[in-house]
Parts: sequence; C-alpha cells; structure tokens
Amino acid sequence: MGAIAKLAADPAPAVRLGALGQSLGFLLRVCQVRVYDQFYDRFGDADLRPGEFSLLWVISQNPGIKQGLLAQTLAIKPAHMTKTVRRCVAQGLLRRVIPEDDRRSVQLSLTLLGTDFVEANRHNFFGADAYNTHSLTEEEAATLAHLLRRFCGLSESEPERTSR
Amino acid sequence: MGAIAKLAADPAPAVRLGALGQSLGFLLRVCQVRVYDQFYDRFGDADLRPGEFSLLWVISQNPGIKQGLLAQTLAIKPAHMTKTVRRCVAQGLLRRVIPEDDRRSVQLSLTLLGTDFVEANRHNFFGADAYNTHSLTEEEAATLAHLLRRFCGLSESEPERTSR
DNA sequence: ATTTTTTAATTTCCTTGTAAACTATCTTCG
DNA sequence: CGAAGATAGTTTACAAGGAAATTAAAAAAT
Repeated sequence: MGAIAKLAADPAPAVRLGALGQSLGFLLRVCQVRVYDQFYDRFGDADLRPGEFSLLWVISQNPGIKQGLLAQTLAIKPAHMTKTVRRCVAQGLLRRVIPEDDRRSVQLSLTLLGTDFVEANRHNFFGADAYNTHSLTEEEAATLAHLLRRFCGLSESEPERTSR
Repeated sequence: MGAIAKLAADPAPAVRLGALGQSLGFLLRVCQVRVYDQFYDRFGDADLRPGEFSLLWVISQNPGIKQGLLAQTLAIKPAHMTKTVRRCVAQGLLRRVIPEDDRRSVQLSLTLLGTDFVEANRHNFFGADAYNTHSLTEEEAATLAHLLRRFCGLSESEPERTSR
C-alpha cells in the first residue's frame, strides 16, 4: 500500500549499499517504486492506474494515434496495451476506430467523458501540486528530467504541432 | 524480451508527449523499463532476475542482515522477499539463520557458492562494461545518480566500515 | 492472381509482485 | 505471571505485466 511507512520510531540501522548506491539501475528502480507509491496515495481512490492517465493524455495530444505506436511510446507491451485500452473503453473514456485504409490497426481517441477526465486530473498529474513530490529544487528537477530523457533516448524537443 | 526492437526501418511518426515529456514519474518509468531490458539482454540466460543480484550483493555487504531490513532497503515487499529468498536458498546461494535472541526474524548470509556468484557477476553489474549502457558521459551519469539518490531520499554517504 | 511474408492486434498462459489474513514470537503492562 | 498488543515473516489469493502462439489483414514475391 502507498506510503513508505516510516514512523520515525527506531533508528533503522544503516545498511551498506556499496557500489549499488551508484548503480543507475538500482536507483531508478527505487525511485520508480517511490513514484508509484505517491501515485496511489493521490489517485488510488479514483481507481486510476499509473499507466492509464498517461495513456489518455497522449491520446488527447495525438487524437487517432494507432495503438501500436502508443504502446511503443509509453513502453507498454502490446499485449498489455490491449487490456488497458479495453478497460478505458469499458469506462467510456476511450473510442476505438478501425480505419478503412488499414483494417488491422486501431485508432484511438478520447470520448467527451475522456476529455473531461483528462482535463479534471491534469493538474493533479502535472501542475505545481502534482502527485509527485520530492525534495529537489525546480532546477534540479529540470536537470533530472533532462538527464532521464537523454538516458532513455527521448529527444529533448517535442515535434511541433503546426509544422512538420 | 530484451532490446528495444527499433530496426531503423520506417520513420516512426513523432508523437506529441506534451507535459508528459517533463514528468519525472513518466520518465523514470521509461528509463526503468529500458534498464530491465538491458539487464535481461545481459543476464537473462543466466536465469538471474534484476532484484536477485542486488539482494545477494547487499547481503554480501551486510552479512547477517535481517530479512525485513533488507526488504525495506531494496524497496521489495516482505511477501515478495520471502519468495526471492526461498529461491536463492534453493539455488544454494543463501543461508537463512533464525537468531536465538529473536526467533521471529531471519538473518541472511551468503553461502560459499553465493560469495563466488557475487564475485563472478560483480563486473557485469557494476564495472565499466556493466549491463547498463547509456549515452551519458561519466559526469552526467554521476549527476544523475546524485539526483536520483536525493529524489528517493537516499543519503549520499555510505555508513563507513573501515576505510574502503 | 495466388502464394508467401510481414504487420497489428489479440488471446492464452505464465511470471512477477502485492494486499490481506494468518502464525509465531516478543513486549508491555495490568 | 498472563492477557493485550506489537512485530517478523509466511501463506493465500489475486492483479499487473509479458512471451509466445494465433488471427486477420496488408504488402511483396512469384
């Protein structure tokens, strides 16, 4: 369950991590667990999963995006994507359209309800009072984001809407 | 299945991430998926799981550590810790000792085989040729590690043993 | 034009990880 | 002491996520 459950009780003996404390893999995992905890603290009641908001968000930014491309973008496996999409459709947030020019694929777009949902949760997710709190300064957080983007090979700049 | 499967084939249409591209939660998750992929590329054949080496490593650095403290340190849930420990014991890498002064708890230490195992895999895990490759410079990687430690509330300095 | 190959998504089955309930032991306090 | 509560770990029962095989449709080859 959320929260790190650390009741400042006993001293919690120090543990030597050795080189592990420098391991990006280890640190990334620990940070990610922390983020999920925070996410559930904030959204758990709303029956929302971490991946779900991201999914809806990206669709809102790219209406009609194909399911496979979305999976690739969010690093979600296709098999899992199918389930998540079904779930959102069942909740009335998402619409699946099979395009005539390629009937194997699925194009996704938000329903009106979905649009409202994204709008309603947007500030809890991004925004100053986002679920994801930490003790970094604004600048540090920006540096961290920058390094993470480079680490996983995400280009810094967004594709522009109008041009391209 | 490791590898990002990106065969430089078609242009892979750009996707607008909007604010998500700045979200630490999202970026952390994507990076973590990437790290796991790399881990399985390197260790998958050896029937080793990501958490397993870390577990053995920390025990090697803290012989006799109690299972609960280890779980807390590695951000692994107790229920899962039980399974992982059992698995390592079954593989002959780990020894469980019930201490006389508190018979509820379990103290963990490596077997000789476990010690060898850690020694053998140490360089694949840490080291210059570690599984975890990326395009960051040494300095950037260090900064990233530093920020991640701060993000998840890990103190920068290790408890000193002797000198190291 | 028909077969072959590739591609997009889905289904089935399995692994990993977790919550909640449970057991055993230790601690506290009447 | 002995009941009440706390703590450490385990069990069970389930959810999340993924690999491999499967289906359907499009593209390429013959």
